[in-house]
Amino acid sequence: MDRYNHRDVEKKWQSYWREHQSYAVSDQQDGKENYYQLVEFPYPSGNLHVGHWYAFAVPDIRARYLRARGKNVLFPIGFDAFGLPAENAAIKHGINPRTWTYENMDYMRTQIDSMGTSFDRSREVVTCDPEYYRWTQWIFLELYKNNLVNYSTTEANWCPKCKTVLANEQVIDGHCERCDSVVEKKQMKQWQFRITEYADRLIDDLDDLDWPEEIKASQKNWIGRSEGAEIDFSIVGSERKITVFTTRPDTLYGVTYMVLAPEHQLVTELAEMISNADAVEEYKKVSAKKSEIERTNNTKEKTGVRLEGVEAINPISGEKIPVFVADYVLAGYGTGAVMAVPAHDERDHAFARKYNLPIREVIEGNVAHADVNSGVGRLCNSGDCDGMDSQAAKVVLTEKAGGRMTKTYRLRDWGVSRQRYWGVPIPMIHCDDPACGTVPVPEDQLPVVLPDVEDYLPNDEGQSPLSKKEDFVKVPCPQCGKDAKRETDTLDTFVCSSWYFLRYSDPRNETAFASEDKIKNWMPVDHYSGGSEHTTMHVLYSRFIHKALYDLGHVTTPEPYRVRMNRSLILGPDGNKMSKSKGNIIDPDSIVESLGADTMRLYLAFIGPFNSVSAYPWNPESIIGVRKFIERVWKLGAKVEKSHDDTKEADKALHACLKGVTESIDALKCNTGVAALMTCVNVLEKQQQLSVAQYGMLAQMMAPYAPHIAQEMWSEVCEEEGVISDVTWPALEEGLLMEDQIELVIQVNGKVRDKVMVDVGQADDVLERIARDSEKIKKHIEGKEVRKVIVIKGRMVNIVAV
RNA sequence: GCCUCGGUGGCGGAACUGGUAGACGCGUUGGACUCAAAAUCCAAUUGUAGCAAUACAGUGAGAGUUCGAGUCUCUCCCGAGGCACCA
Repeated sequence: MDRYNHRDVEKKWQSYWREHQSYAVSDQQDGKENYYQLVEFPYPSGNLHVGHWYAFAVPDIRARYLRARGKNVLFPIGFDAFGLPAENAAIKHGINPRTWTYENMDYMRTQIDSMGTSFDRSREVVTCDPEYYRWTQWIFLELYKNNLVNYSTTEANWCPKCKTVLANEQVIDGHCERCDSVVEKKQMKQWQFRITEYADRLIDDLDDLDWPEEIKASQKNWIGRSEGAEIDFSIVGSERKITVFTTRPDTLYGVTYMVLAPEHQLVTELAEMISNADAVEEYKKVSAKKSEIERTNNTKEKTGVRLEGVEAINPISGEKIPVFVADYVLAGYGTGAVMAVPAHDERDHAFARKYNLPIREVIEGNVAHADVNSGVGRLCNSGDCDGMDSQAAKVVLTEKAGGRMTKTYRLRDWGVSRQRYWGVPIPMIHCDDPACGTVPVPEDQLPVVLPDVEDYLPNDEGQSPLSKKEDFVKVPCPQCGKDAKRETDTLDTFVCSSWYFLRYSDPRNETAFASEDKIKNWMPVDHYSGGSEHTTMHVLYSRFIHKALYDLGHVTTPEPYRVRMNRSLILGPDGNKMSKSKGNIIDPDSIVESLGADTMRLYLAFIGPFNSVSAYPWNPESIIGVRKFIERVWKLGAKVEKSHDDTKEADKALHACLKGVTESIDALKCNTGVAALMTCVNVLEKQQQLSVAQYGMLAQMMAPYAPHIAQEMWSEVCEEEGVISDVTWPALEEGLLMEDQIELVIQVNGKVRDKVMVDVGQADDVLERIARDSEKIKKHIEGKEVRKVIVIKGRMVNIVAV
């Protein structure tokens, strides 16, 4: 038999599968249960890297396996095709982003084919196709009509040199990624999705999901719910009040001053009362400047300025207390104002020491520390609440102070406006007539098609390049018919990827983003794997969109993903993350060329559990070992004899392997499945001959991992019919795994002292007799008193002797 | 600081509901084949001592529960990830 030629074999079967559309999935198949296995769709960067391979190949193993186990498996792929790199290429090299993107996708499709994945390519979705983004726009309008979209002035990252708005990921340590100038904040009118409306449900509904704790915890941290109270403090000589948020209303008696964030409205509103207005203005300026860089990585030195002439009243004690501005209080969190309790809060403590403010202990023995949420202890110096339990006091004192229990979140509303060209046009129209204002594009005018432009640079005000395209901007108002202007911002690409998994269920639907039938048929996703970097953004955003669609009756479940897991990471051979600058990139194409796609797949499966938090360094020697294994499997083909009867030893090895492979793929620990295959092959190699059935069974078990060689073994060596991944998975014959004899482990005081072969199924007292009769054991229990004997059926005897 | 997940040979990793720690692979060492090398095959490979049988130690550290702990409980150390002047 010839040396295994992966180049010919892989090409041959890839074109066979393509021509026969072997992996197209129908919505229903008789007697088969539907299963939806999802992987994150790639950005069409132009090249598939090892990370993509890992992300696609291992779930493909699972998809193929599940198909063989009789499931009707939806395993789709597409492209997350809008986004910055295309636009950067356009600006830098003058290439049309559309051309760039579509050419990249063409090339990446051939790369994906070279992996031997079983993706259903007929269901491909591409987010920059108008047929797709028409529905992205439709979803935007649905949210808008149902009061889930805001249009308001918010801060954007602004690079004064590039004159452009930057996404958060383009801001590196407060500097512009491209030109390194210091990034400023610019106030712009922008669109936001009201994800904060869903904050509680996004946390609480996690309880019902069977997800790894780590992912749930990340989402909860990101949302950052904090329970406490809002309390109003009146101001001496003013109608206005300072409202604070606190998690520790039980410490109200310990409030000795108050702090407003420099950006707080009251600082301006109380201007006429403030006698040191100049100093306050100066402080505001200084902190605004340092907000971007210093505030994040500064020392914890607290600064602030007292508002001279302003005094607040502690609602519980009636005491008059001073008010400060200080930038250790953030405008964007809570109410932007705090009641300071220096005795029980580290930051307030530091500030009070610096400015000589009174520190009054109100919780016994509970000194200032950051863990303000713990709140255990008893009250003191708190009037008639002395001795009260901290937890109980929270409710009592909040009520007494006229406050209300409330919750605050770290999560902000989701700003979806991007002042960019290569994205989904936001389907809104601005009419000058105040009676109209912002008007949604009527549904029958969707999609708002992204026009071609000549110039991809934003204008000097930082508006999208679309704003320069007059025939795009100018449009009659859908309400009054007068001249109006189109919105020129485009949508954050996370909006596009927040619903793509729904489109896979019904990808060519022209009357809805997907029909209710199809959604019901496939959703929720049974298994979703992806990168941990998407835990807080993409996964959270898509859960929100899905919940909103659920509330509006467009989808049938409140959650989109039954199981979500994060895949592990493949590092470069040097143990670092693969990167051009480190020169440690492994190019999958050249591995496919030299060792074959099957080798690559098997290697990635073998490297370690798919869903662990670990990162695995690429080992060039180890992958050659995997290739050798493939050669050995192929060589076994020479032992196949048509007339040969199945031998017991080979069958036993095959069924032990079947058990191992089955269990390992079920748990997505494909590494132990590969180990089982190797163990099996080690035994098969010792056989003189193998039957067709035996080699065929090996081919079937190889098929999820290494579909090409498996198909070749199946079709060419065994001369069997059909696509191997569709052939029913072999049934386990437990009987074959039964042994006549077992190795009985004999312990004395928990230490292994002897091992003897004994017939299976013997009674406990017989096993104990055998143990006591062992010469080695006798030596160990000689002269000792046997206190107890534990017999574990069919496994071991432990003699306790003192 | 808070939350989550981890820590097992030279390396990646196995070990089911507590029951032989180190499966499988890589690497290393020795051997066969060869004029030689590559490839292939065979054998060994947790450490210490011993020719060996074997003995002792051993899953980050320490305690505990148990006949028996990598696995369960507690305390601590280290690493990774998420959040963080968040009131």
